[in-house]
Amino acid sequence: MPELPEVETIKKDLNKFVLHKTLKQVQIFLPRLIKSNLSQFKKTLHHNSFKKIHRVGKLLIFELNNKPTRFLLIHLKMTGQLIYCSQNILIAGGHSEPTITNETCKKNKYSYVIFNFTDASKLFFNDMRTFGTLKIVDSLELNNIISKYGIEPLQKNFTLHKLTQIINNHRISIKALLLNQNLIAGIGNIYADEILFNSKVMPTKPANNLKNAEIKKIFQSSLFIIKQAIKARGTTFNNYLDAHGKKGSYIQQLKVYGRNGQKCLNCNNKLLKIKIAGRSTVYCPHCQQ
DNA sequence: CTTCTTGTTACTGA
DNA sequence: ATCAGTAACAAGAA
Repeated sequence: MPELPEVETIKKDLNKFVLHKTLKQVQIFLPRLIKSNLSQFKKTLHHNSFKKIHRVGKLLIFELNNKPTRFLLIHLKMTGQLIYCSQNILIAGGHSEPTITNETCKKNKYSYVIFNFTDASKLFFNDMRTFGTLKIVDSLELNNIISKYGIEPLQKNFTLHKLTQIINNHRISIKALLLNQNLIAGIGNIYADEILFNSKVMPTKPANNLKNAEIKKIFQSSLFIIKQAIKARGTTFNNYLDAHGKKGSYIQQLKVYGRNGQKCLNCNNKLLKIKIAGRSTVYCPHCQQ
């Protein structure tokens, strides 16, 4: 479940590896994942390269090196992975060392798109559940898409004032609000639960009933949890892998997500699970009021 | 076999 | 028109 910290980790890594590498061939094994015209998609990428990779919410934006500028948009949805594999390295002097084989660094049954670069390195798009999407857009369409996203934790527009406005203007539960990408971009089910536990706020509480002190705590917790998660290179609960094919370690710091029925790490009471906005929600009935 | 998992969207009903 | 809640999508785990 790649959320903001996971997508941010992938973005930062790929910006180190794949910029300005010429694409030799893009192999597509499941065309329905491509949400723009398939031949246009291939044609635009052929001999092209990535100038810079950006992120908005959970969406990855690969700025391409062509005129007029176009963008490859990749959404990982639930089980999408982007794994970069450099070519085998031949050691100077004529003898080649055995290459360290990374299990994740080869095509598997879920490798539905493979970006092959001219230097023999590859970028794999793997997706077990095939919910992920790839498309190419121009800057007009990109702006259209970006404009629908809400404010972003870690960006300048994420202020206590702005968050208070949003929270006061909605009657939905605070959990549903945190999950709504049109209001706040990048938070998914894992971090919504973790942020609300850290804030000591009951997830079912209607947003517009929250007191200023609670809103302030949610503001601070959002920044704290997301920064910590990025430091840990994300949470690998099931499928998430970073661009090296490695797991994120934030699972060790999870306080509530996935801990239904276990003891609250703060008060030893049993954590409960309910459903909000169709999503499982784990919380501590004692700590979160 | 059933139930559960989640990001996003389309749909439903108030 | 607005808003909120939910089914659906896919495919695997338990």
